[in-house]
Formats: sequence, structure tokens, C-alpha cells
Amino acid sequence: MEKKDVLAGLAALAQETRLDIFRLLVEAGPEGRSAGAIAEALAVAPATLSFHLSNLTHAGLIVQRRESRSLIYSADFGRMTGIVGFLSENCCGRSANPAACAPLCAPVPEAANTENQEETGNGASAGPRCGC
Amino acid sequence: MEKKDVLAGLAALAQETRLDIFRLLVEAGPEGRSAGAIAEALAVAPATLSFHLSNLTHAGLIVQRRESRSLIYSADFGRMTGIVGFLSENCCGRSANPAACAPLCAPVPEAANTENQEETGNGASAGPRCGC
DNA sequence: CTGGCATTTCCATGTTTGTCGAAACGTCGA
DNA sequence: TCGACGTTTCGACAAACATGGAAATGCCAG
Repeated sequence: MEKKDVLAGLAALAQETRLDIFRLLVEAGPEGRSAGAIAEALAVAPATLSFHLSNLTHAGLIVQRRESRSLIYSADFGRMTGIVGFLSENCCGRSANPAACAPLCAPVPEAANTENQEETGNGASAGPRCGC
Repeated sequence: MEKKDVLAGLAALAQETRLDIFRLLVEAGPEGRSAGAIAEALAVAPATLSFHLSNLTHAGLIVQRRESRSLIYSADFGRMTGIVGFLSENCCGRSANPAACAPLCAPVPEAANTENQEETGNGASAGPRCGC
């Protein structure tokens, strides 16, 4: 995963409409959703949606396939995990002492959860986030 | 973690200079780095750096502390894991069948690694990415 | 081949963003 | 208190971006 790819992915997600689209597709899973269905679900004008879908596709975050007259879009999780990996690369300088790293790299177990419990159980499943 | 926070975090990271800063601070760990040290390491003009540091701070991705005349910045991993959690929220509609979800949610074990091995061992440590 | 539907491309607009020089601010050593 | 140093704020500019209406494109049923 190269820096420019990560940058493109983050830029694509850093926009409300596109973030909504992506999360809708994450929720839809491999099955995906047609452009029309997305437009209806999010109440976005066709031209605007097309612009954003193109953006997300070029960023590699979503994938397009045809099904009769409709174009179906679905999320590409591999790309997302790649981006996350890039962000935590060389975490804490790959220090050999997990102690110095723990406060940052593995705050999930209990500390970070005291703030906001809404959607724990997903990414915050207490697994080791970085290689520390 | 609210949507606007996630949006702010992604927008902050979706910029080359800021991405470089954040990754530098991720590598630096809890110890952090002074503004001057960052400016030197990345060859960024002081005013520009200050602008980006402020941006990252407001997004909650980095934290500031004073040490004599210098301001030390360090990454806040809790925020990052929160963002990742938000992105994979309701993954695959929380479907009860992991089979339909696996191709997207847990492609890491072997499939995704065949592409690019550079920084595996970090985020791509084969742990379950979403709650599927 | 033709009509119709789903989606995209084109275009113009207003808004946001990244950049840097100059000046101001706050903190520390003497 | 003073001078110096590290950092931030201000001001201005060019560039990139989001948006939606209208027209064009691609695909399918009959």
C-alpha cells in the first residue's frame, strides 16, 4: 500500500456524502447496492452521487459490477485494512518495550472504552491494534 | 464517536503533510516530538506546520503538551481506533452468517497479504477486523 | 431497430483549503 | 527586566472541491 493510495482513500472518506455511501455499502456487505438504491437511501441527486461513486471507485474503496441495467457497488475491505495498517506502521518506533507503547497502541481494553460505548464490539474488539 | 468527529479525523489525515506528521508521531510513540523537530524532519515552514498541527489537534488525532519552551505533540491512538470502529460499524448488516461476511470482513489471513508485504505485522495482524 | 430506463459526463457556480511571509505572542536564561 | 528563541496568528493568494441541471451514453425489452 503506497502513500498516495492511502491519501486517496482518506480523502475519499473525508466527505460526508461519501462517508455515508461507504458506510451504507459496508453495511450492505458483498451483495452491494445499486446506484439508484444508494441515491434513494441517501437522498442524493443522481449527478452528485455519480461523482462521489466515481471518486470512491478511483480511491479503490468500492468496487463496481453490472447486473442487468443497474450498476452495483460494494465496499472493498481489503483496501480499508490496508489504510489502517499504513497508519499504524512503525508504531512507537517498533520499540522492543511494549510498556512504553501500550498507553498509545493498546488503550482499548478498558481505558478508551470509558468514553463512549456506542459502537464497541466492532473495531474496538480489544485486539492488538499495532505490532507493539 | 460521532460522525462529525470521524469526518474531522479523516479530513485531517487526508492531506500529505498532515499524514506525514501523524505517521511521524505514531512512530515517535508517547514520547512525541517538538514542533521544531517535526518541522525539521519534514522540511515544512513553521507557519505551515503550525497550521497543520492545529488542524490535527482540533481533529483530536494528536495531543499537545509543554516542555520548557517547546511544545511536544504526540499521537492519540484512541481516536484512530475509534475512527476505524466507526467505519466498520454494522459491517455486513451484522448478518448472523459469517460466511457471507468473511470475503469482505476477514480477507486478511492470507488473501490480502499476497499483494503487498511491506508493512504487514502491524494492523494486518490477522485479527478480526469487524464484529462479524 | 426502437423506445425507455439507469447512470454518467459536461458545465458553471460558490465554498473550502494549502501555502508562506511578516508580525505578534509567550516562555525562558541571564 | 531584557533579549532571544520557539511557536502561533494574520493576511492574501491560487488551487481544489462539492453541487445540481441539462444533455449524452449505455443497456435492455419488445
